[in-house]
Amino acid sequence: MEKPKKITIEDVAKHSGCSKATVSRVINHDKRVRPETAGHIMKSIDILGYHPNTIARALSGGKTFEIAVVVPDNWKAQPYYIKLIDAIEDVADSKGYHIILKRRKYLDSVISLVNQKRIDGLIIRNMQVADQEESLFAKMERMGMPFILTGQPQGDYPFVKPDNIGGGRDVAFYFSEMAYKKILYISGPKDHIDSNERLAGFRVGLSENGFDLQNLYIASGDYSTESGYHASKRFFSSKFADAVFAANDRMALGALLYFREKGIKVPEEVSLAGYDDNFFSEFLSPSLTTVKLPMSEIGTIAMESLIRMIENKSRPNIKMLLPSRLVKRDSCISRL
Amino acid sequence: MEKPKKITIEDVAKHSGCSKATVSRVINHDKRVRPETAGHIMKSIDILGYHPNTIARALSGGKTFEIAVVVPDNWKAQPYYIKLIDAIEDVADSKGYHIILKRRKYLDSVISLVNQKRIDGLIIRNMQVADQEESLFAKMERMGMPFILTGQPQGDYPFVKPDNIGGGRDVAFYFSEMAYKKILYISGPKDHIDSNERLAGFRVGLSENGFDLQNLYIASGDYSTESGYHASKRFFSSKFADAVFAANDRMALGALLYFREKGIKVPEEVSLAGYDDNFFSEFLSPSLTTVKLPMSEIGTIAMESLIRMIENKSRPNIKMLLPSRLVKRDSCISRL
DNA sequence: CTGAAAGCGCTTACAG
DNA sequence: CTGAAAGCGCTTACAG
Repeated sequence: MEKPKKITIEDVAKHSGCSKATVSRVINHDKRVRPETAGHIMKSIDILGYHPNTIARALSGGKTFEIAVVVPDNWKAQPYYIKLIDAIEDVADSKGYHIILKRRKYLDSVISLVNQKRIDGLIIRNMQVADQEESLFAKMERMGMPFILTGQPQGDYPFVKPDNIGGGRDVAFYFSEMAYKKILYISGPKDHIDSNERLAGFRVGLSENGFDLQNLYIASGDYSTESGYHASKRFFSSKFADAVFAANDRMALGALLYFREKGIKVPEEVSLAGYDDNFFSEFLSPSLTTVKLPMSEIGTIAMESLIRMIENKSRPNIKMLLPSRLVKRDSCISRL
Repeated sequence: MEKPKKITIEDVAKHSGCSKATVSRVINHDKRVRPETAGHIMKSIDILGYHPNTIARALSGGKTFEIAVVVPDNWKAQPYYIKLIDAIEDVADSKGYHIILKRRKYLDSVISLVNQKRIDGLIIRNMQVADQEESLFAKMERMGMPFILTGQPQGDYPFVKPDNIGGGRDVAFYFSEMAYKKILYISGPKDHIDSNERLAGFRVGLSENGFDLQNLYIASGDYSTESGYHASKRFFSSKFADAVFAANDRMALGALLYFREKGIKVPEEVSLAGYDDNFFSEFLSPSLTTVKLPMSEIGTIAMESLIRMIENKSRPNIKMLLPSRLVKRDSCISRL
């Protein structure tokens, strides 16, 4: 039932009466092979059921058809990375690529993959600028090995990421429609670009709708559930707002827990929105209005672009912001 | 800053005054090298900063240091697979292995990895016996390529999986303690071994506690949330139970939605438990009592065993059931 | 457009 | 215990 012997390029060469070199060219779609010859060889390949040995290919300087995907260490807390990976894999498989998965903490291992040219490219969720990453990117650039960031823009490297400004603006339009009068924004860590962009877009959107920004308050958190709880507590113990927008769903959950504890009714007294459409958000009571990140789209586009860079050896240097989508659930109610 | 030139086994051979063969033996911990020679070569390796090229190694018949991990197509619905993968990666990295991630739907691609000996081994969440998998396993067996199942036992192949019987039994003990009088079990698909094992363990545990099995009712579902909803509806429209145990959390959620709709109070009137400790379970209201699967432990043990099989070329043929853990939350209350 | 030959960096019988 | 040499299955200048 098994092929008794592994069939190699040598076999194809013999069968077709050509040289290994020509067979190799056909496999690699080299233009300078006479179409007839190519067709002939194709036939032999078909008949023999030949599949190029990718390891040999890699050793002699070719491609490995493997790419590495680096996710955050705590991706467990954001299972939407699964969507990213699934999308990447869908594209990868259709083009014959395989995915090596790595958490950020194993970046050393990624670096050794790069050094050994064990991968053809890399998709990485980069974080706040880190030296180790910067030097990796610089090295890859020098080696001509393509990579794409899905986290923050960094240097002049290509990236594909969610449009946080647009997402914040969408929430602002929705909040305006709901006619909220006083709004609290719970931010992420001070220097975190995602949170800042969301707020910037939110401000713009509110202004566009004639909202007086005097009535927008800011409380700072650090993305954790606890920080959302405490930010709410700090604010609501002295002031009031009829709507809260948290920079992520975990902090929104923290706020919700605070409101529950205090007997403040959501959404009747305070409406609440988060960001990320985290896994638990639709299961909360009330279910949480939030903004869904375009993870699948990011995965698809990142992988398609990466393959293009690998195969064309071109450097399109794409920089893309992909639109997020407002998901309206029960935690927001109109004040009209 | 970069090494100007890639340093190879040749360089080490020259530097140490030995042959490439001997260097190779040292790298591979071959016993028949004089310790002094080995030490000497080690030093050269250190000085030169030599790292064996794993691609060359693989081509000449050695190992690739890559293993494939196959997860279900819909692993997005069960993010605890992330824990499995993280655990596998932790072990893998410590031993210098890399993980190629694949969903079940791309099994063809896995097969080609096997055919090309692009991987040293495989960890797969196998499903109900499928022909394609069976033939893959048989082939790997013939090739002497190790693999470990984390789904169902199959043939005589090694596996590591959760102890569903023990988990079901734990729930029975807990339910007995809570003094429930009439219990509904919502099962998974008829032929699904996990659900059947959980029920078997549940029955045993109830009996051990003197519970009259006449008061245990069974409604069948198919693991989906909807089926949990409908199973509950069918049962409760004519009968009553003061506790429900669903074969997974998604069906428990379905039951909860039904109770909410009907105004039946959980846990006051009906207590509820699920299985899996799915991602949403702690966020439900009330939070769901359930059984947590030992995914990290499975990942760790599976990977450690796999590496042992790869490196010792031994076939320990491990078959392990790992204990699950009852997670008590708010959806169950004592009737005493 | 096509081929002969060298080379990618290892491992592994085969001798000794 | 150690080395010379062949070989793993490709790719890629170099010629023609």
